[in-house]
Amino acid sequence: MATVLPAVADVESRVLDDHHQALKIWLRMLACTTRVENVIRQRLRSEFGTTLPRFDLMAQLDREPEGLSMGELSARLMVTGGNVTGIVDQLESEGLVQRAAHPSDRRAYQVKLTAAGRRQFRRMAAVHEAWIVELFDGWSPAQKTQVHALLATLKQHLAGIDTAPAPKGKRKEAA
Amino acid sequence: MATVLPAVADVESRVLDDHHQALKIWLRMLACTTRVENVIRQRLRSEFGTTLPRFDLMAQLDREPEGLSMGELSARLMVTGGNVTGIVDQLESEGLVQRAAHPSDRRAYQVKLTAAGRRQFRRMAAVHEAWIVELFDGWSPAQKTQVHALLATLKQHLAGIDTAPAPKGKRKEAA
DNA sequence: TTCTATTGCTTGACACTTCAAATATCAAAC
DNA sequence: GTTTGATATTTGAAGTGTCAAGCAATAGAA
Repeated sequence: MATVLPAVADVESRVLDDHHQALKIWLRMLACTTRVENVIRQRLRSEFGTTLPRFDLMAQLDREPEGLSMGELSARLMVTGGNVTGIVDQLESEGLVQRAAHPSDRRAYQVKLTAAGRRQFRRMAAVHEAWIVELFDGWSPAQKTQVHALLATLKQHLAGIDTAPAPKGKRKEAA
Repeated sequence: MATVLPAVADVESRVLDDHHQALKIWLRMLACTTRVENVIRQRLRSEFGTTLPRFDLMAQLDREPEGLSMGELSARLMVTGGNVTGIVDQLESEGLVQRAAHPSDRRAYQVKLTAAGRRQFRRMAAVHEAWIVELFDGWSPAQKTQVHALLATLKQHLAGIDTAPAPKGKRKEAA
Protein backbone atom coordinates (compact mmCIF):
# COMPACT_ATOMS: atom_id res chain seq x y z
CA MET A 1 0.00 0.00 0.00
CA ALA A 2 2.80 2.42 0.78
CA THR A 3 4.89 3.53 -2.13
CA VAL A 4 8.47 4.56 -1.64
CA LEU A 5 9.01 8.24 -1.37
CA PRO A 6 5.82 10.09 -0.44
CA ALA A 7 4.78 7.27 1.80
CA VAL A 8 5.26 9.00 5.08
CA ALA A 9 3.67 12.24 4.05
CA ASP A 10 0.79 10.35 2.48
CA VAL A 11 0.03 8.39 5.57
CA GLU A 12 0.07 11.50 7.68
CA SER A 13 -1.99 13.59 5.36
CA ARG A 14 -4.43 10.77 4.92
CA VAL A 15 -5.04 10.76 8.62
CA LEU A 16 -5.47 14.49 8.62
CA ASP A 17 -7.78 14.33 5.65
CA ASP A 18 -9.79 11.65 7.31
CA HIS A 19 -10.20 13.81 10.35
CA HIS A 20 -11.11 16.82 8.34
CA GLN A 21 -13.44 14.68 6.31
CA ALA A 22 -15.50 13.74 9.33
CA LEU A 23 -15.58 17.34 10.46
CA LYS A 24 -16.62 18.60 7.07
CA ILE A 25 -19.38 16.05 6.82
CA TRP A 26 -20.63 17.07 10.23
CA LEU A 27 -20.65 20.76 9.40
CA ARG A 28 -22.39 20.15 6.11
CA MET A 29 -24.95 17.86 7.69
CA LEU A 30 -25.60 20.34 10.44
CA ALA A 31 -26.03 23.12 7.92
CA CYS A 32 -28.61 21.08 6.03
CA THR A 33 -30.68 20.08 9.04
CA THR A 34 -30.56 23.59 10.46
CA ARG A 35 -31.71 24.98 7.15
CA VAL A 36 -34.57 22.50 6.91
CA GLU A 37 -35.58 23.18 10.50
CA ASN A 38 -35.55 26.92 9.98
CA VAL A 39 -37.72 26.69 6.88
CA ILE A 40 -40.20 24.38 8.57
CA ARG A 41 -40.26 26.51 11.69
CA GLN A 42 -41.05 29.69 9.81
CA ARG A 43 -43.68 28.03 7.68
CA LEU A 44 -45.36 26.43 10.66
CA ARG A 45 -45.51 29.82 12.27
CA SER A 46 -46.80 31.75 9.30
CA GLU A 47 -49.22 29.10 8.04
CA PHE A 48 -50.49 27.59 11.26
CA GLY A 49 -49.35 29.83 14.07
CA THR A 50 -47.60 27.01 15.83
CA THR A 51 -44.05 25.98 16.57
CA LEU A 52 -41.78 23.09 15.66
CA PRO A 53 -41.58 21.47 19.10
CA ARG A 54 -45.36 21.60 19.47
CA PHE A 55 -45.73 19.97 16.07
CA ASP A 56 -43.14 17.30 16.81
CA LEU A 57 -44.76 16.42 20.08
CA MET A 58 -48.20 16.12 18.52
CA ALA A 59 -46.71 14.00 15.74
CA GLN A 60 -45.50 11.49 18.29
CA LEU A 61 -48.91 11.37 19.92
CA ASP A 62 -50.75 11.02 16.63
CA ARG A 63 -49.17 7.68 15.96
CA GLU A 64 -49.96 6.37 19.42
CA PRO A 65 -53.69 6.33 20.10
CA GLU A 66 -53.07 4.85 23.53
CA GLY A 67 -51.02 7.87 24.41
CA LEU A 68 -47.46 8.20 25.63
CA SER A 69 -45.96 8.88 29.01
CA MET A 70 -43.89 11.99 29.57
CA GLY A 71 -40.78 9.85 29.70
CA GLU A 72 -41.57 8.16 26.41
CA LEU A 73 -42.16 11.53 24.81
CA SER A 74 -38.89 12.75 26.24
CA ALA A 75 -37.02 9.78 24.79
CA ARG A 76 -38.64 9.97 21.38
CA LEU A 77 -38.16 13.69 21.00
CA MET A 78 -34.65 13.39 22.41
CA VAL A 79 -35.16 16.28 24.77
CA THR A 80 -35.14 16.46 28.55
CA GLY A 81 -38.15 15.77 30.72
CA GLY A 82 -38.48 19.30 31.97
CA ASN A 83 -38.81 20.44 28.42
CA VAL A 84 -41.65 18.04 27.72
CA THR A 85 -43.47 19.22 30.82
CA GLY A 86 -43.54 22.77 29.55
CA ILE A 87 -44.76 21.95 26.08
CA VAL A 88 -47.42 19.55 27.30
CA ASP A 89 -48.56 22.20 29.79
CA GLN A 90 -49.18 24.61 26.96
CA LEU A 91 -50.84 22.17 24.60
CA GLU A 92 -53.03 20.98 27.43
CA SER A 93 -54.11 24.49 28.32
CA GLU A 94 -55.04 24.97 24.68
CA GLY A 95 -57.10 21.81 24.73
CA LEU A 96 -55.03 20.00 22.14
CA VAL A 97 -53.61 17.41 24.46
CA GLN A 98 -54.78 15.66 27.57
CA ARG A 99 -53.06 14.09 30.55
CA ALA A 100 -54.91 10.87 31.28
CA ALA A 101 -54.24 8.65 34.26
CA HIS A 102 -51.90 5.79 33.62
CA PRO A 103 -53.72 2.51 34.24
CA SER A 104 -51.10 0.90 36.46
CA ASP A 105 -48.67 3.60 37.52
CA ARG A 106 -49.89 6.60 39.44
CA ARG A 107 -46.64 8.43 38.87
CA ALA A 108 -47.11 8.54 35.14
CA TYR A 109 -49.69 9.92 32.76
CA GLN A 110 -50.76 8.86 29.40
CA VAL A 111 -50.64 11.96 27.31
CA LYS A 112 -53.10 11.79 24.45
CA LEU A 113 -54.23 13.97 21.61
CA THR A 114 -57.72 15.35 22.11
CA ALA A 115 -60.16 15.21 19.21
CA ALA A 116 -59.40 18.86 18.49
CA GLY A 117 -55.70 18.18 18.74
CA ARG A 118 -55.87 15.28 16.34
CA ARG A 119 -57.94 17.29 13.90
CA GLN A 120 -55.50 20.17 13.95
CA PHE A 121 -52.46 17.93 13.65
CA ARG A 122 -53.82 16.00 10.70
CA ARG A 123 -54.49 19.23 8.89
CA MET A 124 -50.92 20.39 9.43
CA ALA A 125 -49.28 17.05 8.81
CA ALA A 126 -50.34 16.80 5.19
CA VAL A 127 -48.88 20.20 4.39
CA HIS A 128 -45.81 19.50 6.44
CA GLU A 129 -45.08 16.34 4.51
CA ALA A 130 -45.35 18.21 1.24
CA TRP A 131 -42.80 20.70 2.54
CA ILE A 132 -40.39 17.90 3.41
CA VAL A 133 -40.80 16.36 -0.02
CA GLU A 134 -40.04 19.74 -1.55
CA LEU A 135 -36.99 20.29 0.62
CA PHE A 136 -35.51 16.88 -0.13
CA ASP A 137 -36.31 17.02 -3.80
CA GLY A 138 -32.66 17.80 -4.45
CA TRP A 139 -32.02 14.06 -4.30
CA SER A 140 -33.18 11.57 -6.89
CA PRO A 141 -35.19 8.58 -5.65
CA ALA A 142 -32.07 6.44 -6.02
CA GLN A 143 -30.03 8.89 -3.98
CA LYS A 144 -32.74 8.98 -1.37
CA THR A 145 -32.56 5.23 -1.04
CA GLN A 146 -28.80 5.49 -0.69
CA VAL A 147 -28.99 8.17 1.96
CA HIS A 148 -31.65 6.29 3.85
CA ALA A 149 -29.36 3.29 4.11
CA LEU A 150 -26.30 5.33 4.99
CA LEU A 151 -28.16 7.09 7.77
CA ALA A 152 -29.25 3.75 9.15
CA THR A 153 -25.61 2.78 9.50
CA LEU A 154 -24.71 6.01 11.24
CA LYS A 155 -27.70 5.90 13.52
CA GLN A 156 -26.78 2.44 14.68
CA HIS A 157 -23.18 3.45 15.27
CA LEU A 158 -24.29 6.46 17.27
CA ALA A 159 -26.51 4.31 19.44
CA GLY A 160 -23.41 2.48 20.63
CA ILE A 161 -21.56 5.63 21.62
CA ASP A 162 -21.29 6.64 25.22
CA THR A 163 -22.21 10.18 26.16
CA ALA A 164 -19.08 10.53 28.23
CA PRO A 165 -15.84 10.71 26.26
CA ALA A 166 -13.77 7.55 26.06
CA PRO A 167 -11.27 7.72 28.94
CA LYS A 168 -8.09 7.49 26.91
CA GLY A 169 -7.29 3.83 26.33
CA LYS A 170 -10.58 2.12 26.90
CA ARG A 171 -13.02 0.77 24.37
CA LYS A 172 -16.50 -0.66 24.63
CA GLU A 173 -16.36 -1.55 28.27
CA ALA A 174 -19.57 -3.48 28.64
CA ALA A 175 -20.73 -4.09 32.18
CA MET B 1 -40.09 -7.76 -7.24
CA ALA B 2 -43.43 -6.63 -8.64
CA THR B 3 -45.62 -9.55 -9.58
CA VAL B 4 -48.58 -9.33 -11.94
CA LEU B 5 -51.56 -8.51 -9.82
CA PRO B 6 -50.54 -5.70 -7.49
CA ALA B 7 -49.12 -3.61 -10.33
CA VAL B 8 -51.61 -0.77 -10.04
CA ALA B 9 -51.37 -0.66 -6.34
CA ASP B 10 -47.63 -0.58 -6.77
CA VAL B 11 -47.69 2.57 -8.83
CA GLU B 12 -49.86 4.32 -6.33
CA SER B 13 -47.98 3.09 -3.34
CA ARG B 14 -44.76 4.12 -5.02
CA VAL B 15 -45.88 7.72 -4.96
CA LEU B 16 -46.86 7.37 -1.36
CA ASP B 17 -43.61 5.61 -0.61
CA ASP B 18 -41.70 8.40 -2.23
CA HIS B 19 -43.37 10.89 0.04
CA HIS B 20 -42.83 8.73 3.02
CA GLN B 21 -39.28 8.21 1.89
CA ALA B 22 -38.46 11.89 2.15
CA LEU B 23 -40.11 12.04 5.54
CA LYS B 24 -38.25 9.01 6.79
CA ILE B 25 -34.95 10.36 5.61
CA TRP B 26 -35.65 13.62 7.36
CA LEU B 27 -36.55 11.97 10.64
CA ARG B 28 -33.51 9.73 10.50
CA MET B 29 -31.22 12.61 9.65
CA LEU B 30 -32.68 14.71 12.42
CA ALA B 31 -32.23 11.87 14.88
CA CYS B 32 -28.57 11.56 13.92
CA THR B 33 -27.74 15.24 14.16
CA THR B 34 -29.63 15.61 17.42
CA ARG B 35 -27.75 12.67 18.85
CA VAL B 36 -24.41 14.07 17.78
CA GLU B 37 -25.28 17.48 19.14
CA ASN B 38 -26.36 16.06 22.46
CA VAL B 39 -23.17 14.07 22.85
CA ILE B 40 -20.98 17.04 21.95
CA ARG B 41 -22.95 19.36 24.18
CA GLN B 42 -22.61 17.14 27.21
CA ARG B 43 -18.93 16.53 26.62
CA LEU B 44 -18.19 20.21 26.12
CA ARG B 45 -19.90 20.85 29.40
CA SER B 46 -18.24 18.12 31.42
CA GLU B 47 -14.78 18.50 29.89
CA PHE B 48 -14.53 22.23 29.35
CA GLY B 49 -17.44 23.82 31.16
CA THR B 50 -18.64 25.53 28.04
CA THR B 51 -21.60 25.25 25.70
CA LEU B 52 -22.15 24.36 22.07
CA PRO B 53 -23.21 27.81 20.82
CA ARG B 54 -20.23 29.43 22.51
CA PHE B 55 -17.96 26.87 20.90
CA ASP B 56 -19.53 27.30 17.49
CA LEU B 57 -19.22 31.05 17.64
CA MET B 58 -15.57 30.88 18.63
CA ALA B 59 -14.95 28.37 15.86
CA GLN B 60 -16.16 30.88 13.31
CA LEU B 61 -13.91 33.55 14.73
CA ASP B 62 -10.89 31.29 14.90
CA ARG B 63 -10.80 30.92 11.15
CA GLU B 64 -11.11 34.66 10.57
CA PRO B 65 -8.21 36.56 12.13
CA GLU B 66 -9.64 39.82 10.80
CA GLY B 67 -12.79 39.21 12.79
CA LEU B 68 -16.41 38.99 11.71
CA SER B 69 -19.28 41.40 12.01
CA MET B 70 -22.33 40.46 14.03
CA GLY B 71 -24.26 40.01 10.84
CA GLU B 72 -21.69 37.68 9.36
CA LEU B 73 -21.69 35.63 12.53
CA SER B 74 -25.45 35.51 12.43
CA ALA B 75 -25.42 34.26 8.83
CA ARG B 76 -22.72 31.65 9.39
CA LEU B 77 -24.25 30.28 12.56
CA MET B 78 -27.69 30.43 10.97
CA VAL B 79 -29.22 32.07 14.00
CA THR B 80 -30.84 35.46 14.45
CA GLY B 81 -28.95 38.62 15.21
CA GLY B 82 -30.40 39.05 18.67
CA ASN B 83 -29.06 35.66 19.58
CA VAL B 84 -25.55 36.54 18.49
CA THR B 85 -25.67 39.73 20.54
CA GLY B 86 -26.32 37.74 23.68
CA ILE B 87 -23.59 35.19 23.16
CA VAL B 88 -21.00 37.77 22.18
CA ASP B 89 -21.98 39.80 25.26
CA GLN B 90 -21.14 36.86 27.44
CA LEU B 91 -17.93 35.87 25.72
CA GLU B 92 -16.82 39.48 25.80
CA SER B 93 -17.49 39.79 29.50
CA GLU B 94 -15.37 36.69 29.99
CA GLY B 95 -12.57 38.22 27.98
CA LEU B 96 -12.61 35.59 25.26
CA VAL B 97 -13.88 37.85 22.52
CA GLN B 98 -13.58 41.50 21.68
CA ARG B 99 -15.71 44.00 19.77
CA ALA B 100 -13.34 46.08 17.66
CA ALA B 101 -14.36 49.07 15.62
CA HIS B 102 -15.11 48.41 12.00
CA PRO B 103 -12.70 50.38 9.80
CA SER B 104 -15.29 51.87 7.46
CA ASP B 105 -18.72 51.40 9.02
CA ARG B 106 -19.42 52.87 12.39
CA ARG B 107 -22.56 50.79 12.77
CA ALA B 108 -20.68 47.51 12.69
CA TYR B 109 -18.01 45.87 14.80
CA GLN B 110 -15.38 43.40 13.98
CA VAL B 111 -15.68 40.72 16.58
CA LYS B 112 -12.39 38.99 17.21
CA LEU B 113 -11.02 36.29 19.43
CA THR B 114 -8.74 37.62 22.13
CA ALA B 115 -5.46 35.87 22.79
CA ALA B 116 -7.06 34.07 25.71
CA GLY B 117 -10.04 33.17 23.59
CA ARG B 118 -7.92 31.77 20.82
CA ARG B 119 -5.85 29.77 23.29
CA GLN B 120 -8.93 28.29 24.90
CA PHE B 121 -10.59 27.50 21.60
CA ARG B 122 -7.57 25.75 20.15
CA ARG B 123 -7.36 23.58 23.20
CA MET B 124 -10.97 22.54 22.83
CA ALA B 125 -10.95 22.22 19.06
CA ALA B 126 -8.46 19.37 18.96
CA VAL B 127 -10.51 17.30 21.36
CA HIS B 128 -13.72 18.26 19.63
CA GLU B 129 -12.45 17.05 16.30
CA ALA B 130 -11.51 13.72 17.82
CA TRP B 131 -15.06 13.40 19.13
CA ILE B 132 -16.48 14.05 15.68
CA VAL B 133 -14.18 11.47 14.16
CA GLU B 134 -15.35 8.99 16.76
CA LEU B 135 -19.00 9.77 16.18
CA PHE B 136 -18.77 9.42 12.42
CA ASP B 137 -16.62 6.34 12.55
CA GLY B 138 -19.69 4.30 11.67
CA TRP B 139 -19.01 5.14 8.04
CA SER B 140 -16.08 3.82 6.04
CA PRO B 141 -13.88 6.38 4.28
CA ALA B 142 -15.61 5.49 1.01
CA GLN B 143 -19.02 6.03 2.58
CA LYS B 144 -17.86 9.32 4.01
CA THR B 145 -16.86 10.48 0.58
CA GLN B 146 -20.26 9.43 -0.72
CA VAL B 147 -22.12 11.25 2.03
CA HIS B 148 -20.02 14.34 1.60
CA ALA B 149 -21.03 14.53 -2.04
CA LEU B 150 -24.66 13.77 -1.38
CA LEU B 151 -24.86 16.49 1.23
CA ALA B 152 -23.36 18.96 -1.19
CA THR B 153 -26.25 18.25 -3.55
CA LEU B 154 -28.83 18.72 -0.84
CA LYS B 155 -27.23 21.85 0.50
CA GLN B 156 -27.29 23.44 -2.90
CA HIS B 157 -30.91 22.48 -3.43
CA LEU B 158 -31.85 23.93 -0.06
CA ALA B 159 -30.14 27.20 -0.89
CA GLY B 160 -32.62 27.67 -3.72
CA ILE B 161 -35.68 27.14 -1.55
CA ASP B 162 -37.73 30.05 -0.41
CA THR B 163 -38.58 30.33 3.23
CA ALA B 164 -42.20 31.04 2.44
CA PRO B 165 -44.15 28.08 1.09
CA ALA B 166 -44.74 27.96 -2.64
CA PRO B 167 -48.13 29.69 -3.26
CA LYS B 168 -49.92 26.79 -4.91
CA GLY B 169 -49.05 26.76 -8.62
CA LYS B 170 -45.89 28.81 -8.77
CA ARG B 171 -42.35 27.65 -9.18
CA LYS B 172 -39.02 29.44 -9.01
CA GLU B 173 -40.34 32.92 -9.54
CA ALA B 174 -37.12 34.85 -9.90
CA ALA B 175 -37.38 38.60 -9.54
C1' DT C 1 -28.34 69.35 1.06
C1' DT C 2 -32.18 66.76 2.68
C1' DC C 3 -35.18 63.16 2.36
C1' DT C 4 -35.95 58.36 2.21
C1' DA C 5 -34.87 53.73 2.35
C1' DT C 6 -31.72 50.30 3.76
C1' DT C 7 -28.49 48.16 6.71
C1' DG C 8 -26.22 46.70 11.32
C1' DC C 9 -27.09 46.04 15.68
C1' DT C 10 -29.59 45.99 20.16
C1' DT C 11 -33.54 45.46 23.06
C1' DG C 12 -37.55 43.26 25.28
C1' DA C 13 -41.00 39.78 25.33
C1' DC C 14 -41.71 35.25 25.11
C1' DA C 15 -40.75 30.36 23.81
C1' DC C 16 -37.66 26.52 24.10
C1' DT C 17 -33.97 23.90 26.33
C1' DT C 18 -30.80 21.96 29.63
C1' DC C 19 -29.47 20.95 34.17
C1' DA C 20 -29.87 19.96 38.93
C1' DA C 21 -32.72 19.44 42.71
C1' DA C 22 -37.20 18.21 44.68
C1' DT C 23 -41.48 15.38 44.99
C1' DA C 24 -44.16 11.31 44.47
C1' DT C 25 -44.70 6.63 43.41
C1' DC C 26 -43.23 2.12 42.68
C1' DA C 27 -40.65 -2.28 43.35
C1' DA C 28 -38.08 -5.23 45.78
C1' DA C 29 -35.52 -6.66 49.63
C1' DC C 30 -35.58 -7.17 54.43
C1' DG D 1 -44.59 -3.52 56.98
C1' DT D 2 -40.36 -0.76 56.34
C1' DT D 3 -36.70 0.58 54.23
C1' DT D 4 -34.07 1.30 50.31
C1' DG D 5 -33.25 2.41 45.76
C1' DA D 6 -34.96 3.31 41.30
C1' DT D 7 -38.32 5.55 38.26
C1' DA D 8 -41.77 9.42 36.58
C1' DT D 9 -42.54 13.86 36.75
C1' DT D 10 -42.20 18.69 38.11
C1' DT D 11 -39.84 22.89 39.45
C1' DG D 12 -36.66 26.86 39.07
C1' DA D 13 -32.52 28.99 37.36
C1' DA D 14 -29.83 30.05 33.59
C1' DG D 15 -28.64 29.76 28.72
C1' DT D 16 -30.30 29.74 23.93
C1' DG D 17 -33.42 31.05 20.40
C1' DT D 18 -37.07 33.69 17.60
C1' DC D 19 -39.51 37.70 16.52
C1' DA D 20 -40.78 42.40 16.18
C1' DA D 21 -39.74 46.94 17.28
C1' DG D 22 -36.38 50.43 17.78
C1' DC D 23 -32.06 53.20 17.20
C1' DA D 24 -27.95 54.66 14.73
C1' DA D 25 -25.37 54.99 10.67
C1' DT D 26 -25.08 54.49 5.72
C1' DA D 27 -26.31 55.12 0.92
C1' DG D 28 -28.68 56.94 -2.79
C1' DA D 29 -31.85 60.05 -4.90
C1' DA D 30 -34.32 64.44 -5.17
